[in-house]
Amino acid sequence: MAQVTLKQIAKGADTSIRTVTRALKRQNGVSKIKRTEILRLANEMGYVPNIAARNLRLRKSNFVGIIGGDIGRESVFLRKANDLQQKLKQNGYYPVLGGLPKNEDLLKDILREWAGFVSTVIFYNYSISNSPEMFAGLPQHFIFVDASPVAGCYHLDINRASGVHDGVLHLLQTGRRCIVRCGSVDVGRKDGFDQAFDSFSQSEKPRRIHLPTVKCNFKEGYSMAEKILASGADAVFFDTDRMAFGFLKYAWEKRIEIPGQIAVIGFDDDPWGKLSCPALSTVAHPIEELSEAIITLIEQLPENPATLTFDTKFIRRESA
Amino acid sequence: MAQVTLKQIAKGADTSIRTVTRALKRQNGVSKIKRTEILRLANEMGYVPNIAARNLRLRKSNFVGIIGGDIGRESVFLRKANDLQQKLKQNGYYPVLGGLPKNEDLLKDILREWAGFVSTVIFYNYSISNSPEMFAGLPQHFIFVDASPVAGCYHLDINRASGVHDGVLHLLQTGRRCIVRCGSVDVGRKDGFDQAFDSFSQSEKPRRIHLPTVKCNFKEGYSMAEKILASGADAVFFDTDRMAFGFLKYAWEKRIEIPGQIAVIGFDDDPWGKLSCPALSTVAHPIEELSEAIITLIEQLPENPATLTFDTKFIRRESA
DNA sequence: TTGTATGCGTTATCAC
DNA sequence: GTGATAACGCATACAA
Repeated sequence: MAQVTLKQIAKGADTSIRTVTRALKRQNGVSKIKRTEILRLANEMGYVPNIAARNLRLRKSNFVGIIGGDIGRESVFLRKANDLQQKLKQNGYYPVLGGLPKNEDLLKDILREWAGFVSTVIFYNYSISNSPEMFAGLPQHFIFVDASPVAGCYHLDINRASGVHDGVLHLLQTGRRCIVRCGSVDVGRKDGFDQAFDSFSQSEKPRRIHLPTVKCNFKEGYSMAEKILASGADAVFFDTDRMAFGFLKYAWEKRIEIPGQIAVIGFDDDPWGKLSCPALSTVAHPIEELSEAIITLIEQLPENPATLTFDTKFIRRESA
Repeated sequence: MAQVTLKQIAKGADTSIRTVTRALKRQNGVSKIKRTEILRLANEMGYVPNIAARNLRLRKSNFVGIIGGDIGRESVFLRKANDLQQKLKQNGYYPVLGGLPKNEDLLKDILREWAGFVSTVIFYNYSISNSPEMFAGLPQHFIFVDASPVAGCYHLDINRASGVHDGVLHLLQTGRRCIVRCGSVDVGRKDGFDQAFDSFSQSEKPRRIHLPTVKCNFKEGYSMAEKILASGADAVFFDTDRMAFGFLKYAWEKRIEIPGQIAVIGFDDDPWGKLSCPALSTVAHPIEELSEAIITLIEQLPENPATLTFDTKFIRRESA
């Protein structure tokens, strides 16, 4: 990290640091001769400002920390992080990745190691287990996205109910009369599911069945398929796309027609949903809206931390 | 970014900065009384060292820059970046993301903005168009992964031929006699393909057909399907998994048996390949080996920049 | 138009 | 055991 410094340029141009900065920043108050000479020299020597020194002096930084699930594993987080990265870049910020620390001591270590570099930290899907007060002592600002509430911090919440409501209502309106919900006991999705039945007023009451699962992954979707089909359902909503993919695999093997015999809707808008056979109807996270809100917060944090909520959206494809 | 400083602690403990650092770093030469008092105070005031100042002083940093395809879009880059992130973290480094700049001026801007923060920059899949000499003037070290050669820099190359060779040889050894390669004119993959035919010695010469494509994406795989099947091939190798998925979609729609009627092998080891119907045989990048090599390089850069090469590997699943 | 001097927060040398 | 003090590279108030 050996760099050319202002001092060296000043020495080379036989002038002072002050004049060099003036010339480089194109401020006025420098004679034409000195200016051109300094600019030439700076270019020749390959001067690059040391941002660490600048930030130390200015007490600010354009690096933003991200704490969240491992990119690659969890593709929802990944897409959020990716979208945020794009928008950060457009605004002159750069993301620093911290992964998902195993415990809060490790988290604190990371935040300490970021002090002075990173002024704002974004938390994705982070559930604080025991000590939310730990954030009070740290020098950074914190923005929590889809995470458990921490007093005095900024929050961006995701309304899972809205998209599920629209998806399930779609199932009802297209004549499905026995709908399974397959997943864990997530309040948001459950609410959306139930609300759809409420807003669908019909003389004949459609049936709803809840089949609880634990991991909500591909394997579980596959293994639940038999039970789902045995229930006589003509539609199924999965809490995750991955689970839905497992069901699709089973249906493919047993040559079960989708959506003919049974309609399928997932949740997360996993990019593979466009590629699957059939293409998977799903519920999408408000990814872009979240990133935009984060940028706004970074640019200017409001006085009083508040919670903003963003709706999920139903996306219809072939499977429903 | 207002932080508690050593000065403040020193003032509070009625001592000097030097003694405070000694106590905090658990160096000897501090009386028990002062030490406990300082430690207590530092904890109470919530002292966190300013890493910008430390790095400025020490002229080093534990932030590593990553330049490469947008995470999320390109899942191969994504998985490489993810794996690298894990290993960086284990070694006390943090990745800073720069995305893929549209042109070299933007790239230079990014590298300038990182000066003093980021001492090593990893380039993934970066093709330098015109001015490789630009890297000479920058203060960082550069490691190029699967990228076009830049003089005086460290390179990690990917041998695409090895995995393709093994996959195609597998096709030949399992009795396939007419194999299509579908993709762009990539030298590595082509070599592997041809080498497999060379190393397969049989009296009856198997046929090989090359169908060129441009984008190598899902859509193209789908649209090429008809031509591939019309060629009478009993196996097909796609330059990318995404293209293979397009073919799988077509086959699913037309109820073509895979691998019964035609075997399919892709390239990239896209995670979706484990979930697809049928699960896709593919060629995997040497992701972990690359990350490990990068860590080694970061920890200690050798005197003379050299190029290391890593082999791709065939992964057999249901489709072949 | 130009230069001097100070401080950002840390580390580390050197003297007491 | 302790404490001045000088860097690291940059920005800027304040002379000259």
